[in-house]
Amino acid sequence: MPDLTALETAFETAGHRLTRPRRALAELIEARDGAFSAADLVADAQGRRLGIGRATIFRAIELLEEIGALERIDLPTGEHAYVPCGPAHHHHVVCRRCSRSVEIGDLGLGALARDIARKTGYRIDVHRLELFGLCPDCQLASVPA
Amino acid sequence: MPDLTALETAFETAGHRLTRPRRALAELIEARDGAFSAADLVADAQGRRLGIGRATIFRAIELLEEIGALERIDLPTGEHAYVPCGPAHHHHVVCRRCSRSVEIGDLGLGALARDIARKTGYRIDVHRLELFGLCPDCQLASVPA
DNA sequence: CGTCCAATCGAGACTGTGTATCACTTGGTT
DNA sequence: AACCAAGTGATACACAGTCTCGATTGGACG
Ligand SMILES: [Zn+2]
Ligand SMILES: [Zn+2]
Ligand SMILES: [Zn+2]
Ligand SMILES: [Zn+2]
Repeated sequence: MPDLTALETAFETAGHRLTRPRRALAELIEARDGAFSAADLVADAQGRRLGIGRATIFRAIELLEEIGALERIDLPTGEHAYVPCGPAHHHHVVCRRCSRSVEIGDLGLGALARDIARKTGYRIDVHRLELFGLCPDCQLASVPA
Repeated sequence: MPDLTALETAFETAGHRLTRPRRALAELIEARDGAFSAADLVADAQGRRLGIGRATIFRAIELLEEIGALERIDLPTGEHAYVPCGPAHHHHVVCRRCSRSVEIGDLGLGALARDIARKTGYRIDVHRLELFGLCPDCQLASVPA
């Protein structure tokens, strides 16, 4: 099975079938190169007349999220978006204009979380850091002066 | 106008009318003492037969969020919750069992965001840190041994 | 290769969240 | 007390996401 993309491989190594709809969705996601919403994917699929059902798209997203190949981001608007990513703990910086995102490592956040746990008395299980702004390209595009 | 609660005062000082439904909702929110969903509030209001319309509840939440008296939290499940809070920049630690939340200050996050901006080249406008775990009370309740 | 069946799919109904509309009510000012 | 812009409630609507079920298929096995 040569030429498997990262997401296609993710399906396989997690023990799930590599079906035609999943392959197509993996391609669509990878072609996007950034954060996307479920609606984006549905539109992409319809646009290419791939005959993929809406439910299948939501199921694929859910599965990729469980596998750890996709992570949900909550945009400042309240909408949900998803971004492809590796399994290690990390966070994302997302461009609010083109949706391209960069992963960042822990950068001391683990220590910060422990500090917060100590100060508040809470036992902290999950933390989430999301950053939004303009990527280098979009900065140039929006400040042409 | 004596005995105004924090949220009631927030409506007034932001230049909005202090109506009967808003007063009632302010009370319901303050009685909850923690993060709550819109559905929670709707249920509370219906339970007390206050005759407050669903739309009014969503409008009040939206308004309080604009004012800065309420902040949206995105739970790990993907649901939206809201937590009462002051206007200064801060973040929240939310108990995943009882929903009580504690505000925490910047704690070096501003510096971390600047560091990330420098490393990634992104211009960062918004950052969001949310922490979830068990509050001291719920730790005791769940580890009785 | 052909068989087989659990995993998966597509269609469509359904639930839940949040918004828009619009005629009616009311807080707060004069 | 009178006024009216701000606010409200009922309802219709738009959209996200889930569930069900009969039909399809990946890939294991012989
Ligand atoms: Zn960009
Ligand atoms: Zn982290
Ligand atoms: Zn608790
Ligand atoms: Zn901060």
